[in-house]
Amino acid sequence: MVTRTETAAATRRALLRAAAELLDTGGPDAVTLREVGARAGVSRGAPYGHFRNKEHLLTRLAIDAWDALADTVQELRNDDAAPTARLERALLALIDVARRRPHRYALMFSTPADDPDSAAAATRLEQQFLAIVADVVGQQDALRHGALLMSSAHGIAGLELSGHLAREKWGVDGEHLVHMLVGAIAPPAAAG
Amino acid sequence: MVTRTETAAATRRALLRAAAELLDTGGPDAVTLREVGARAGVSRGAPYGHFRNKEHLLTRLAIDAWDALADTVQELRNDDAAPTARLERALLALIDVARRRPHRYALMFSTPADDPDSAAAATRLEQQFLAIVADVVGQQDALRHGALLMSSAHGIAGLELSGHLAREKWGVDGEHLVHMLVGAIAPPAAAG
DNA sequence: TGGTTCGTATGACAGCGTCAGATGAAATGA
DNA sequence: TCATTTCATCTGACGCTGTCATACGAACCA
Repeated sequence: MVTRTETAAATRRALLRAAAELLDTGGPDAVTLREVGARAGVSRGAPYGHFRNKEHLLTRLAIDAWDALADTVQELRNDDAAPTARLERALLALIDVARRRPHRYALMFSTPADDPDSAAAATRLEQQFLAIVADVVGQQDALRHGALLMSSAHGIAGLELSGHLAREKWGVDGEHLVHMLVGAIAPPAAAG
Repeated sequence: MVTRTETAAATRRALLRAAAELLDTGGPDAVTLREVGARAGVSRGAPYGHFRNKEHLLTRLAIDAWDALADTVQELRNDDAAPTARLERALLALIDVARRRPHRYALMFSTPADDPDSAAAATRLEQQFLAIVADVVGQQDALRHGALLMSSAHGIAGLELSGHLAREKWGVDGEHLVHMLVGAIAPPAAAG
């Protein structure tokens, strides 16, 4: 038997899946509620039964992306590689999202950070990340170094995304930069 | 006497100025060709006589922003402060744009980098910046360290912009991070 | 002075987000 | 079992948007 709430939940999932697919393949302009509804098998007005408006639907998408990345980084903590290598992998995980799902990555950081659920998801990722940072620079300096490392990785991702970090121009790529960064910070904890 | 080309050039300038104003004060959604035209004293169709479409108008806006930032960094080269201090100021100049004109900053890095004029303006900034970097790490390492420094500054700007770098959360702000970054890279040119 | 150029104005169109009202089936209570 | 309520969904409608075809009129040129 299929209850009403079950089909409604399925519709909601279908809407989010369709929106994610449209965003990934066609960019933000391709995400129209009409097309999202069509791909989910419902009409253009149906999304309003599940999300206050289009922005809230996109915010939900961003939250899912934050959660997925937090899961990825959490799995890294079980990795028994050297702390610096693990840190590099965590930073590259962020950059990897930008490379594989550029539009979704952009959405993550363009969605309002004051949304409680969104902030919670971001905080979970930050905690996972900070634990990995602490294994390299110590608990004392984890926060400030974590802030710097996350900023830098985000910047690398952003410049790669916008095409301003072309390898043939700078002679380096994201992996290079992450390695330089961790190398510059890791052993002789830099002066602040 | 006012020639036809003169009034046309004035209209073009007015259109760009109106668009910049709308972008800065109301964000990208506030920039509609109808309102841009109205503020420039022309109709909604007039912009199409000066720009192929809305995207090209915005690209022009981005180019102007790149140029202005390049000018700012160029002036820094006449500064006779210590090389590391000058480098920090150059990085903070980028972050300052993000703080004072967040929407215009976002536009700079969302505009297609394959536009020739846009790429040229970005390259000019990069050259100015690289000269300042070279004074700190030497000509040899300027390119790779320049890439890392620019990425990091861009990331700091981006995270501040999206609210993910709140001071009360991380205990540091942009100035802190820039100082840490330059300190970590400057004297003992980090291993690559 | 006559014809040409071209910046601008206007009407029209499709597509968009959004809402009000209608519809009909599931859920509920007697 | 039947009447009532609930609620996910559909449909029509609205104003707004970017864009184009067309028309106008003043500056330009011969």
